[in-house]
Amino acid sequence: MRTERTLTESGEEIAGRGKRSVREALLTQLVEQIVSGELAEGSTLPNEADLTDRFNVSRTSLREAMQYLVALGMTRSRTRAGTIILPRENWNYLDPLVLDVMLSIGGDETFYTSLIDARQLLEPAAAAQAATNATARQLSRIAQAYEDMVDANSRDNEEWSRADLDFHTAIINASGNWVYRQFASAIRAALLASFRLTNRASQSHEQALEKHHAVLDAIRMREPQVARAAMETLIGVARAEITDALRLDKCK
Amino acid sequence: MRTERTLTESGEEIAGRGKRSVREALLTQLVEQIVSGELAEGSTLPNEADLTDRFNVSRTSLREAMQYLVALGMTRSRTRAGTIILPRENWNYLDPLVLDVMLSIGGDETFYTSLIDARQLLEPAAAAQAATNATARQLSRIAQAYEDMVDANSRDNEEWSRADLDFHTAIINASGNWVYRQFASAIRAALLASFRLTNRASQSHEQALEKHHAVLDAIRMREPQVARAAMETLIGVARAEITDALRLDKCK
DNA sequence: TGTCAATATAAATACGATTTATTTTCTTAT
DNA sequence: ATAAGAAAATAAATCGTATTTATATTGACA
Repeated sequence: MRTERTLTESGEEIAGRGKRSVREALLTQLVEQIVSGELAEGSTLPNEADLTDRFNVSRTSLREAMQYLVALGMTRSRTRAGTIILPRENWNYLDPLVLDVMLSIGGDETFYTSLIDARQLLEPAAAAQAATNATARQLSRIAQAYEDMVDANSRDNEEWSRADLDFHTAIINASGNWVYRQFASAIRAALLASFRLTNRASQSHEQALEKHHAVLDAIRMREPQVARAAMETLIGVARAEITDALRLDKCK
Repeated sequence: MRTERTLTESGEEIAGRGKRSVREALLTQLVEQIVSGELAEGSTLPNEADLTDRFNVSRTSLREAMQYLVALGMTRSRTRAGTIILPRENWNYLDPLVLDVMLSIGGDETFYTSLIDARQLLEPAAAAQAATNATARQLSRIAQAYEDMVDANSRDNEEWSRADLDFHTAIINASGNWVYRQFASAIRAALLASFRLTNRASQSHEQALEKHHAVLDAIRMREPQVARAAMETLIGVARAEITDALRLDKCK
């Protein structure tokens, strides 16, 4: 077992032990190459023997990484025919690894607009259901996230972002709807995307706190329609920021 | 490599070659045991050596199945500590295998109501966006599905169901929103659930055709708000049927 | 159309390496 | 002397490699 950094034939680097497991590093590379189109939809991957040579990993590590890809809906394997890349419609885009790769590659405009459209649709509905369904424990989770945002105010962008994400995640969990909950990873992606596109944290902190507080209060008071409207306002600002940032991007 | 049916120590059967691969059969069993709670959230799985004995499979097959479970967000492995089952909030419930298991086990009431709530939220929005965004090819896909429903009318429930699912799937694809598209597997689950709970295909065919046609027309005519309203009506009927079926279920 | 060979994945087995959680021991403070 | 915290050692479990055999499937040929 190697202990130093490994370069494959094609110069692709599999991280050494200090950083990432062989399998994880390989998986990330494969996902990157698929998402970027380097390994094109519909195409057939080289066979296992070639891939083990190319990436300089054992057959087992390769096959385990491939199983993860199958679970992502990205590939399908058949004896004799080989392994093909499936169409994008099949992929589990909500998987955190896939979303991370999309973000690092930088999606096209429809990536971001799809995300904000979905947010505008789902999060108000989740807030309304949270106002109806949230348990006391879930409520205090939301409140804690809000307090963390207050604490982080103007001190720490990273802490602010984490608390912001916690707030939104706690609400979608409190909705009690398992389908909405699947969307949680997309919220994280949206917040990261916003940060990257605008080069700053979403919204001015004071205005943001006000809007977050309105959502929290409506949920606490068990007023679904007020919660819905408050969340629509909150996401509306996020939408405007993304739209502006994308417009600026276009002018470059 | 065995050629006959295999019984594990605990009587669990791994399908023979004629039916399912070792890995797939094992994976299905593991997912079933996790979803059913037999392998409880937060608990630690037996170690690899014990699991290979229990299921009577090789280490390779087990490890490949485990990677799929990791991708489903169901387990996490750590050296020395072992492999733990993660909380339900982590699971990729939208994976077709997971949904199939949920359906075969028969979810509780909130499973179905979450599904119909999400449908009521997402599909009208998708129809509206399809009315704006659909390409000619996507339009003809939707139309073809509708024609297939017409052809299947009163002849073939299985064909009708397939066409119904195609119709809804085609619309969500035509929305052009990659987030909405992730919910396609949930729509399939919803339609299957409806069939199972009501013991018949959703809706009377004539009424259903009328409502589907209204959706198709609105999309064709590029009228988003009409498409939205038509889809709301269609899903509203599906909701009423599920609600009735669940109420009947309660009286048993 | 049927048969067969070739291709590629699927599966099993054996062995060793590495990580990391848990336990034990040691040190320091009261 | 005892308790608490830190450091070191141990052990448990996963991770990774290598090799061989089995099986499924496709394409070529008669």
